[in-house]
Amino acid sequence: MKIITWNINSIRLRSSLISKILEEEEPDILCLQECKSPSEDMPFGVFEPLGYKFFACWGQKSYNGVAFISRIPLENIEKRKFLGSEQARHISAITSTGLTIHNFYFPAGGDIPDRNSNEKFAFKLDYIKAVEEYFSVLDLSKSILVGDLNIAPEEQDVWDHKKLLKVVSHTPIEVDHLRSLAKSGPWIDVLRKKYPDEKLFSWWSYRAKDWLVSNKGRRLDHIWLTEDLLDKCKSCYILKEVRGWSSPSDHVPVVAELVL
DNA sequence: ATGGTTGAAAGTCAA
Repeated sequence: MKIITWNINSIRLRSSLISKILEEEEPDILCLQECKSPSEDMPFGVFEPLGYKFFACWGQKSYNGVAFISRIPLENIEKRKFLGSEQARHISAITSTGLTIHNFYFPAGGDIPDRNSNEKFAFKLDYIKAVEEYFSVLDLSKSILVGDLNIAPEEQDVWDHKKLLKVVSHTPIEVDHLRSLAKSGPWIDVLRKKYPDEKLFSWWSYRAKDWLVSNKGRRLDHIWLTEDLLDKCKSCYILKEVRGWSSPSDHVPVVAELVL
């Protein structure tokens, strides 16, 4: 079973890039974030001729938005509000192969890494704690957590660890919150487990002159597995070349293949 | 220290 997570940064603008990924990678399920569209305007019909007939989404006008595009049936769809927020940041499903997939778009947190002066940063930290509380009362097995978590936790997840210590996405307090959440599964960061020492990025800013040459990336997009799935994961990788496609998202897809 | 780009939307806000 192949799973892909991708912050698409507008599902409508990039539906042709989605089709290309479906054709080239043939995932069983594609998990999207930042769809930036109301649910009823998401162009799911485009993907049916490619063999993808199962969809679920929590859309929102202009902002946020998460979705599943799947060639296998999905059941028990849930869209969970955390902290009472109406922002569309979570959707989960149970696949016909018996896996529970949680698809998240965590808050970005604004520019200033201080919860007292920046309410977006406070919301980001509180959101992660609320997700942790939610998982603490669940019996987690055969579960996968994917998405744009908007945190690059390890030194090797950013282009310059020291330069980014005060930059939102890599501050110690955010990393602490994410590590605490990981313990709640416990969840295993499978890509980092497979490649413990190398620089790994899934996002490159639009603002760089040449993203490939400057390579000032961060690993914001994650695939976490519960321990019972760890030995079933045969590969996990980042599709870096997608950042070089025409009119790309600033994030690239992350892939995991499981043998169930 | 600053500004750089993109998307949704129709002025800015968010990333």
